[in-house]
Amino acid sequence: MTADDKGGGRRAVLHARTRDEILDAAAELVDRHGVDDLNLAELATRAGFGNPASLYRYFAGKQEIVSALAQRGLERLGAHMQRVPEDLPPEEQIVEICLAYLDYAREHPGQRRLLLTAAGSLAPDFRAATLPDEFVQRMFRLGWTAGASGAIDVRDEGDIFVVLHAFWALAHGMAEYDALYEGPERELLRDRHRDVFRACVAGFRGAWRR
Amino acid sequence: MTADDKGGGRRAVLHARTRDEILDAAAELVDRHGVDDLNLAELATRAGFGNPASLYRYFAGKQEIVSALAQRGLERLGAHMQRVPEDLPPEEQIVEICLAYLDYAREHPGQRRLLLTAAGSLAPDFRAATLPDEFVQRMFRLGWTAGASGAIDVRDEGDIFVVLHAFWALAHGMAEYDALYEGPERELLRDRHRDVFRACVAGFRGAWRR
DNA sequence: GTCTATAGTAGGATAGAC
DNA sequence: GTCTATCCTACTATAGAC
Repeated sequence: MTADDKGGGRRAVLHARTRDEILDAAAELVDRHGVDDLNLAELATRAGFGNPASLYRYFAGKQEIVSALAQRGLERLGAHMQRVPEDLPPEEQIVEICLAYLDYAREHPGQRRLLLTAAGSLAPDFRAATLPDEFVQRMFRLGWTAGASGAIDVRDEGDIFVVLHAFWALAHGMAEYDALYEGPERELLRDRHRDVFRACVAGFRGAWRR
Repeated sequence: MTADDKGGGRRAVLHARTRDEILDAAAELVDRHGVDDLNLAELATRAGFGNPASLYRYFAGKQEIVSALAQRGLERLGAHMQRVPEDLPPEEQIVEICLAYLDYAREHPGQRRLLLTAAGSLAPDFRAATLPDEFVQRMFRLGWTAGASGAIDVRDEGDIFVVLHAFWALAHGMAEYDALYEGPERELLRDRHRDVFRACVAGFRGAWRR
């Protein structure tokens, strides 16, 4: 067993826990100032270290911290979406899943860009490949079932992905926009967002293609 | 007449032209590397100066350059939207106006965030106030006319703004997403985006609110 | 009004003592 | 495994000669 053992030794467990705490601190900072202003000195302080040097025992550098954060963000967003009840009508589930993204984005404002371009941080070659798993699977189940169209009017598999990507883009656009508002004004927005997503879902139910 | 005369003297004209050339160069750089990586040394070179110091004769600093750029970007986007023919059916005009934003964003990838948060650079207090004038006016004319609903089903003035903001957010989300693709893949996307916007417009025609 | 030179600042990363 | 100290790089901005 070596010091960087990942196999489950007590040392490795502690190491992993510290890594997690660092990421917790990083998430807070990113949520407040955005990922571009993430600063290792501040991060070290917030994570309980006296200086930035210690971070390098846990991560190779800033880039690796950001990647890990993106990864974790995607997972947590997925968990958030899983909490949408499965017994709602399919159309409403789609709406609520999109709203779940908005809610997550509100809690973690600095992560919006990170989530959208997470593929970029995780593997620069797969820029477009980052739809969260949970989003894809749930939407798939909901929107269409084995050829028969479900909550959305699709023609073939190509259509499915158009709609999937469209909703992800729409949700992101709404989230980005939502972030420009603050305070009570913003609370009013949530119901309106629901209306907007309902309209979009409705729009995809008729014959929406040429 | 002083040296910083804005009244139209020959000297002032030259000054204004140089300012414009600097902004042209800045736009190119921002389009390529994004606004965060805009760098005054590179800008000075590209604008034909031997060093960054000269820029300070024309702008107070980097922040002022970015603000001017955002301002100009909004104007040009407006001009872009004006080119959408007025004799299309209202629904299609809305769709094409949104696509005009996507096209503009493709030509000027670095300006997306600048446009969305332009108010932020122009006047930090008005974060949410930046719908481009042309977008608002055109959409207003199109979507509804003096109480009678037009291409969109609205109930009152509140609804109008919901829809207005929604389309702006949707367009931005699509643009941001669009930017993740490159090459031939991206060319396919444009027609799909049209379909998506058509679906959204259609969605806002029925009873889309509770 | 453009230049050279440089001040000032910030932040990522590393060496080496303990 | 955490610390002090420091290097290095990049960049905005200013001073002052020409």
